[in-house]
Amino acid sequence: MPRMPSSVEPGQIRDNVLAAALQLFTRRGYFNTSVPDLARAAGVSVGSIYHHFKDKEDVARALYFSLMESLQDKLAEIAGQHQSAQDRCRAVITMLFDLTETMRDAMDFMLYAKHREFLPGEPPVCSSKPFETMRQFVEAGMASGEIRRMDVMVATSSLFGGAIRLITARLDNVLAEPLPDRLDAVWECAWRSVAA
Amino acid sequence: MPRMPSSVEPGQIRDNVLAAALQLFTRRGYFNTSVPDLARAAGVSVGSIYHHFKDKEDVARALYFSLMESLQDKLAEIAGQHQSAQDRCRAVITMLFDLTETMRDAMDFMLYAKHREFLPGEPPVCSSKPFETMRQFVEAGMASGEIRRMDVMVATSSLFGGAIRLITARLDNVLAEPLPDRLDAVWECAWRSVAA
DNA sequence: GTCTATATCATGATAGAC
DNA sequence: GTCTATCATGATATAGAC
Repeated sequence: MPRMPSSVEPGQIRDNVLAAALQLFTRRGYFNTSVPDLARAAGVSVGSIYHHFKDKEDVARALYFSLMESLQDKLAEIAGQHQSAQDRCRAVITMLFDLTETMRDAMDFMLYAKHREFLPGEPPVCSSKPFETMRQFVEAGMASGEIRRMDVMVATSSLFGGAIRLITARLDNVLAEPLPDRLDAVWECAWRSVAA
Repeated sequence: MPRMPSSVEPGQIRDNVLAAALQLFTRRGYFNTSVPDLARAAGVSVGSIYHHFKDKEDVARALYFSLMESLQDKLAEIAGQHQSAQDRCRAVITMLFDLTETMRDAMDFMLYAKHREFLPGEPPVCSSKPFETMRQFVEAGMASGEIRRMDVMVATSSLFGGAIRLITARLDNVLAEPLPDRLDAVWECAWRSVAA
């Protein structure tokens, strides 16, 4: 049989597979995506995928870590640019809203996928590094007196829960308008809920 | 081969299968649960399941509708017992918290499952009847002046988003204490976020 | 209506040529 | 390192006895 050489640059294969996985896993779901599906979408062969990744689960894990890391980078940047809890938390919601519009699949995979079902052993999203950082923003705000004293989980859930709910509504196409259009209204609610 | 008669009452089979599905779908996930798994857990045969349900997806759909209906009943009861938006919405959160503690699997399946992946064609949870009712509570509160005027989706997300976030944290075992212990704190945040 | 046994099919993963 | 071809497994769904 004639060999069908890949049109993909060698070093790019990993990234191509991850990009294809992001699309397919979010649109069809992890279990509705086969490895041949992945190979076709990435423009590479099945064998190549298994050369670069241990198995299908390993693709999902690499994707998960990659996205979480880039989210964590954005949060670190916010921590550097803003000092008050109020400014930091508003920047977080702004960033999440923008990210949802510009990288919808990434947001879907991070916030909305049931990782427990295909990444057993991974800690749940809400105990991941980014969520931990968001909690720290809130804790700092309590220490400085900006935020009322209360259980940290309650405060963090209240401050970001509304925005996250709206993001999932947007991902489900229930909300027609871009999220940034709702930023001011959402932020006013969010901050009122915990402000000192 | 000797026949292994079921120890299950004939009329009970449907309910047993649904109960088994609720457990297995939430604990292992829909795609990690096979029909033989379901049969074993329900104490019936594979053939019986296919006699009562069209296919595995049909089991999930029946379960989904059954749970949504019972949730909707509880919301209707709340609507009858309380008049003000404030009382109604607080009762909703109280009910959701109690339900999470007493029927953890049901809550997990309703709020946390990715139905789109195994029930294609079903509208997303946030456009289901119960969520619609919650939005109506909020709209009524705006009409009566209890809740500030704003986009209804924003208000509903803000009012219930914190509680829902905390529920998912609890379902992920990230929150150790029972949710009702946090009810007062959560409600204060929730109501402040939208109160007129 | 309920069961057991089985056909059919798709998937994850591997072998081995190049 | 990348490919094609194939294996082995396990799932869904059905057939047919009782």
